[in-house]
Amino acid sequence: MVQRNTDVTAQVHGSHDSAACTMLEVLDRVSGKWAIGILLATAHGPVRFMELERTVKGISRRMLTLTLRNLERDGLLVRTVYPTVPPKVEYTATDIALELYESLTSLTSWAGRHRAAIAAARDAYDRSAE
Amino acid sequence: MVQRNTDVTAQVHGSHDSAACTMLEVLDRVSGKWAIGILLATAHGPVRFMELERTVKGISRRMLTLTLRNLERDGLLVRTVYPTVPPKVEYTATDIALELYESLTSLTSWAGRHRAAIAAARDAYDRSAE
DNA sequence: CTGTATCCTCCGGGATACTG
DNA sequence: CAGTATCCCGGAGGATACAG
Repeated sequence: MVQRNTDVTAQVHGSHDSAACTMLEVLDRVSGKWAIGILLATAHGPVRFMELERTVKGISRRMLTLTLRNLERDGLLVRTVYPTVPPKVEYTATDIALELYESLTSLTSWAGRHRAAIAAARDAYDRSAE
Repeated sequence: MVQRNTDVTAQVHGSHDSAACTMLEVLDRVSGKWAIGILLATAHGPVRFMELERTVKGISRRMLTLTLRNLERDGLLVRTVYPTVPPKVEYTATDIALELYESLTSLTSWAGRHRAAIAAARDAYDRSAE
């Protein structure tokens, strides 16, 4: 992360804009390199730890655990342990997480509409500066 | 950002989920500690450099410049220089940026609906772990 | 007023090895 | 299988000084 700071809210508290405040609450929840990937992977039913490790390509075991813990802490995921041997653990998206996923589609639509324009703007900018 | 990585897209290309891909394009655009604050500050008309420095509380001159450059590069802001002395520079949100702002409201609505639940989940989680 | 140039700190996140 | 424990590095971002 985003070297994602964790105090993003401060600035907006400062600017006294409540819309910005809530907006950044979301970002704090969704930021980090892996949160969204995991949210998506769990969007269609319970998933086991190993499945996530395979599905979310490139993630390390450490970051998988850490991100899962954070999502669980925020109530976006539920962790279910089956006391068998070998152990089996499932992660299930909560309703809140599913709603979040819905809301994110508004952003994907924005990206879809403007991705070409943005790429063009970027190219133009980069070319004008050599 | 967040230590916001810049290669978030890779993971989702990996998982072959186009929704995730576009989703992360947006996050890359909006992530970082200051992008949203600046976007909001420019949402209601052209703003000068100094105004931004005052409005976006806590931002350093360096990060203000860097974030402005990135937003300009992506075509979200237009930079207008008035060759006066002392110099005057205005930053204006483009239509694309304004549309983005609209889309973000879906997320603020989500945060508004669930902020209490999330805070509660977090408290419960933290208490259960001492 | 609007920046640029440097230096430095902090922490997200990868690699690797170990455990119940 | 599902984690923890360490060590380490790169880069986001703050502080400060200088410049057109």
